[in-house]
Amino acid sequence: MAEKGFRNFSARAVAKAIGYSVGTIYNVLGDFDALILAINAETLRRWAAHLEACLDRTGNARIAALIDGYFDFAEANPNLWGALYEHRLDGEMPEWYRAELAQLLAIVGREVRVAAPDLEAEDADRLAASLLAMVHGHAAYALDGTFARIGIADPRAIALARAEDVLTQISGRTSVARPDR
Amino acid sequence: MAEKGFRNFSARAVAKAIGYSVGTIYNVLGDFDALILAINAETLRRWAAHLEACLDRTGNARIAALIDGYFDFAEANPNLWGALYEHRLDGEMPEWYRAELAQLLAIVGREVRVAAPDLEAEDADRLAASLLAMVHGHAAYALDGTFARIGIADPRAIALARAEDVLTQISGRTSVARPDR
DNA sequence: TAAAAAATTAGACACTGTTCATTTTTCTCG
DNA sequence: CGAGAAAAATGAACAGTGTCTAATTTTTTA
Repeated sequence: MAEKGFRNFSARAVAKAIGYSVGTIYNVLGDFDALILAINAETLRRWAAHLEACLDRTGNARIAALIDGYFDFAEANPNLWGALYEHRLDGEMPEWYRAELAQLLAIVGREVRVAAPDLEAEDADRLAASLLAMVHGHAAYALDGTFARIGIADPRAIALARAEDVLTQISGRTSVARPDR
Repeated sequence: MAEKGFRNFSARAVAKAIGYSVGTIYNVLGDFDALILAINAETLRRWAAHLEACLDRTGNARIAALIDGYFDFAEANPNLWGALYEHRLDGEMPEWYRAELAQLLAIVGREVRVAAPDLEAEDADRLAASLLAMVHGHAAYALDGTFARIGIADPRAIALARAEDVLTQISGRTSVARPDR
C-alpha cells in the first residue's frame, strides 16, 4: 500500500508479499474492506503516535505542532495517508475502527482544551473537529496537487495561518456557533 | 455515477446505459481515466453554475452564500461530488480539465476580492484557495459521516463560523502569511 | 453505385475480489 | 509415539473489471 497506493493495491499482491495465498487472507480477514481497514487502522495508530511525539518535543505552540505533525505524516506517507480517505467502505464502520479514529480526534480535543480553556467541553470538541477538518482540507489539496497547480507553494503555512486566525478569534469567547437548540 | 457512486462505477455499465458497446467508449475517450474526467468536468460545470445561481439570489453575505452553495451541491449530489475527489488519475492532468477547475476557483477568488478589497491580488488568491480548502475539509468530513459519527449535527454551520472567524481576522489586514521571499 | 472513411462491435487478455472443496499442518490426548 | 480432531492454508473456479484490436458494419464521399 505504501508503495503502490490505494489505486493499485490488490489483495493478491499482499498475499504474495507475505508469502501466503489469496484465500488465506480472505479466511482470516473476511473481505477486501476488512483488509483495507486493517491497514488503515495501523496507519491511524502510527499517525497518532507521530502526533504525540511531535507534541512531546514542542513547547507552547502545541496546536501548531499538531498541524505540522499532520502535514509531516501525510507528506512522509502520502499513499498510506491517502488510503485513509480514498477508501469508502460500504456498510457500517466497525466499532473497533471508530475507536481508532476517536483516539486521533481525542488528541486534538485535548490540545484544544489547553489552547482555549474558557470553552465549554462540548464547544471544545466541536472546535477540535472543525480545526481537524480545516487542516484536512488544506492537506488534501496539498497532496493531490491542487495547491501546486495554482502556484501556491506552501500550503502548510497557509493552514497554520488559518488556525491562528481561528484561535485568535476564539480566544476570549466562551461559546462557538452551534445549531439551534 | 450519480446512482452507483465511484466505487461501483464501470465503463461497461455506462456502455449498456447509453446503448453502445464497451469498445466504443474506449475508441472515443481513450481510457477509463478519460471517462471519469469527462463526467467530473460536467460535474464541475454544474457546480460552478449552481454557485453562480446562489450568488445571484443573495445580497451582502456572498461568502456565506458560496459556502451554502458548496454544501447544497455536495449534499444534493454526493456521488458526483465524491467522484471529484475519490478519483486519482495517474499521470498529468489534462489542460482542459485544469481550466475547468480554475474556473471554479476563480468564482471564489472574485468574491474574496469583494469581501476583502484591501488585500493584494496574490494574497486574495491565496486566501480564496485557503477558504475553499477549509470548506472542502468540513464538507468532506460531513459527507463521509465523520462529523455525524462524533455527534456533530450541523457541519455547515461550523464551516460558516470558521469562515467568519477568518474573514473577521483578515479584514483590515493587507497581507497574509506567505512563504519567505 | 463503388470505393474510401469512419464508427462500432465482439471477443480475447490479464487482472480483480470472492468462494469453497480439498489438502496440509498443527494440536490434543490416550 | 501415533491416531484423530481441529485449525490453517491452498489453488482452482467464477463473475466481474479495464484494455486492446482485428473484423465488421455504417456512413460519407466521389
